[in-house]
Amino acid sequence: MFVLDYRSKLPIYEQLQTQMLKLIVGGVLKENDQLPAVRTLAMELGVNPNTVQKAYAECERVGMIVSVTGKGSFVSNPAVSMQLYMKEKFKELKALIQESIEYGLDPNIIINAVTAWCEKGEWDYDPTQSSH
Amino acid sequence: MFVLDYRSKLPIYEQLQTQMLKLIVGGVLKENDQLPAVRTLAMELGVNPNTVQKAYAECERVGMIVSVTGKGSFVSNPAVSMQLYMKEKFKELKALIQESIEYGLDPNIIINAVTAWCEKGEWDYDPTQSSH
DNA sequence: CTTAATGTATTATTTACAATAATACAATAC
DNA sequence: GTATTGTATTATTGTAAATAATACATTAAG
Repeated sequence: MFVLDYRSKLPIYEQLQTQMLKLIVGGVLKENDQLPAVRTLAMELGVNPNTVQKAYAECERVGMIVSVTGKGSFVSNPAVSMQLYMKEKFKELKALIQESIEYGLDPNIIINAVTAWCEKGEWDYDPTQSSH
Repeated sequence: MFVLDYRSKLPIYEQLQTQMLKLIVGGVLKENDQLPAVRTLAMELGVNPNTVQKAYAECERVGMIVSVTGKGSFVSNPAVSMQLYMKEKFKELKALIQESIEYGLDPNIIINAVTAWCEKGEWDYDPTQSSH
């Protein structure tokens, strides 16, 4: 369910948190689904239980899951995660676009590219190629 | 000219490289402008010369600057940096949007947001607020 | 030619932090 | 009461960035 990239600069616990968010937002993990026990997941992934614990703790802190000693960890309302995800993505998107324009990218070219990608599904569209 | 964030996860040499790119693309640094000497900049920033050297070396590798032993380091053709910058930003933009859609964000909401931001300059526009 | 300033290279050390290891404690289910 | 679960603590290890200290190479200036 979780896949790690050991070459990544991102710490394992952050990778787990990010994947948890995507699993919930993507509907793979549904409300009240029980997550693997800390020790179990650590064993499966071949990492230390403390690393999984850190990921779970952070997921709980932001409201993605709920952990109860003796019972286990469970997915909380996916709407919370979806809201987190949207906020995060739109924040990234806005920052990226704002900076790009600040440094000289043409706003119209950006709109054209985003439209081609989003509306027409033309993922091959490359605004850096003059032919467009 | 360069400002460091020691709390950042990004290594100092990467911060320097990113800022160099923006300074060139933003026109602050023009073609053939001489950059501060490795030792000078290191002194100014309070970091080790090796760290600055690493940043300069990477900037030269991608064609942003040219370094000559005994003479110094100089800004090369800004068009090269602009191309690098555009490629990089559009790559980030596409990846971000692709993932967002994959995890359920409405393409139309994305287009609306980008249009509001880019075309109308409505940087207050927040697609996560229902009123829009 | 000598000197100073520049970029470049090398080796070792330090530092920061993620990750591991080994336990212990706490709450719940059976 | 035992097992399973989450949580907490302390110490250790591993890794990569950053530092430290030099040395070398090229260029400009005199």
